[in-house]
Amino acid sequence: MTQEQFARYSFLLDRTARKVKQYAQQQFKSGDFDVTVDQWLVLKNLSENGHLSQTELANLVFKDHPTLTRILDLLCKKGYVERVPHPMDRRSFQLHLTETGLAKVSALRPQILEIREKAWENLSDSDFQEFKRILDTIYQNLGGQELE
Amino acid sequence: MTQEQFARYSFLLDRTARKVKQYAQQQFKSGDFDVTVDQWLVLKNLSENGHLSQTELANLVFKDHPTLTRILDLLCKKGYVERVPHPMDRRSFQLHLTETGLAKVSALRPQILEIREKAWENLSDSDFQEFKRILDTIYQNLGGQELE
DNA sequence: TACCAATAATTAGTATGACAAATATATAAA
DNA sequence: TTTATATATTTGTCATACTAATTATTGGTA
Repeated sequence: MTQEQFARYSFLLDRTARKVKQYAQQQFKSGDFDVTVDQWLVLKNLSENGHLSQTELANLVFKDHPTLTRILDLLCKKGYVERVPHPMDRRSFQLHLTETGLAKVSALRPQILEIREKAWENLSDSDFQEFKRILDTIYQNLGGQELE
Repeated sequence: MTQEQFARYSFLLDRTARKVKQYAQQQFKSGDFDVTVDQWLVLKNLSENGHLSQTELANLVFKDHPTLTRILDLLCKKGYVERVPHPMDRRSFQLHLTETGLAKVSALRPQILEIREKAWENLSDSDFQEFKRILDTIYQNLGGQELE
């Protein structure tokens, strides 16, 4: 395999990642989910972890701080999330879902799992293991930190 | 494997694609390449295909038309690309690289191949085949067209 | 010819992503 | 205590993505 052919991994990766996000976003839209794909990622992580600061949440979802600030602005405006002042540290906030936010997560979770399945048709569990291994290797090659 | 674990493919994919682009962009910047990663993709495809229209180019690089319009605006402003009116169809342009653009592609191509190699450390040719197979399957599952 | 649908490109609006810089607050060091 | 440094978050800027709408032009057809 030539170096040229091989270097297409970056193109294929980018193209597929965009397609996956685009597909999900279209389904979100046609189902009137009222959140974007990235907003959902934030909501989901908040529902699974209580009282995170923005920095902690940013590390969980691998988004940088400015991006997360803006996503949270939107989620607060929609009434799904609240920024509660941290009792000991006036620089930071504790994030938590509102009642509406909790209800939204419960309502959307099963529907979104279903949407996510579509991409994996014709692929197996062992394909997933391979896929994860390769993606994680690339991520670490480029200086990313391991997950847990 | 639970449905939940499996659905993380979208998270891993997005995270890795962003890391790959970010890494390349940092190298581009430290090397004073004067183009972004996406602008490079456009220049590269123009150098390999003469006299494309914007629609044809958009299909090659899998970007939508508004995005491509803006990338071309920047590349024209930088003097690497020119929009030449199509002789038979006044709606469209034929795109071509300027002398400067051609020189830029020649200068950058080998350096960029080198940058791209970093991600693939510890991975093999057969990993690449697996990776490509899985990415292409996902892409087609979500309604994307096959390549050639 | 006149009309109508399709096509090429652009514009507008919103969201995300990367990076740099600014602000406020906390903590450690002199 | 004063100063310096570090941390949490926000703001600003530019580039990319997606959608919808707009403009100009083409081609087919009544």
